[in-house]
Amino acid sequence: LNEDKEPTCPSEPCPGATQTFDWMKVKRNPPKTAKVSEYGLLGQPNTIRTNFTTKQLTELEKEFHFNKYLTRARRVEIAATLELNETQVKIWFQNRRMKQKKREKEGLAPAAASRSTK
Amino acid sequence: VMILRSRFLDARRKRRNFSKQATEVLNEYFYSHLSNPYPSEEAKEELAKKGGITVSQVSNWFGNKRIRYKKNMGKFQEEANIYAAKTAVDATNVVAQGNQANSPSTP
DNA sequence: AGGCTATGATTGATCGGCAG
DNA sequence: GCTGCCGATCAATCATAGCC
Repeated sequence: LNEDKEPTCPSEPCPGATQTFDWMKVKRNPPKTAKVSEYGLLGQPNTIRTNFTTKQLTELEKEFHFNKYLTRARRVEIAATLELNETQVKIWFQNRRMKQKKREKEGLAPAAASRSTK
Repeated sequence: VMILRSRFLDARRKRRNFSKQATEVLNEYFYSHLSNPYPSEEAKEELAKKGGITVSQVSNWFGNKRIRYKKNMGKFQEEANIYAAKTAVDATNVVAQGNQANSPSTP
């Protein structure tokens, strides 16, 4: 998966105090958005976070309120309309659902405890 | 075109730094579990209660802390020493079961 | 006053695990 | 075997708070 050095720090801003644990070495693979082949060589290795436009977000949001989940057909349709990958649309919906859940949770917890309405 | 800047319309980000108490509690946990600073959901709830913040804020704090810590470990050495002395629960061994406290909730 | 760093929140995308 | 979803996390970025 990766090739790091052993628990020893040869030449690195190695702080002599604390050691380097596994979680500090974790590295995520760069985003594989889009195919490099379609970009006529070179070009940006779009290995960066895609910035959705307001238009795209608006559409996605509208669709989300209509359906929390997407069907394959719907996904293809939306992806084409918004010029996004099916994966991006899929991921957006997943993240959106999680966000929704988080908000619901936060929206109920604070109102549950404490005093009686008086 | 540059309308991408719509993000700033979100009146959301009205950030306010956490209280000294909250920061204290979070840092204590972080540095006493430096080998594996990933609090369980229960631990997060406990920290949230102690610090007077929400569980999400605890999650955000740890997420930011971990990333920023490993990004520039040297910058946190001083802080690490301070809290290291405070709590000596650190375990060079993983499998941190570390459980203390208890929750009033149904066991 | 102006600039720079610290810090909380947001979010597109990844990782591991599970279900179909 | 492969695909989608969930839950947690990552990593980059935004915008503000706070110190000099």
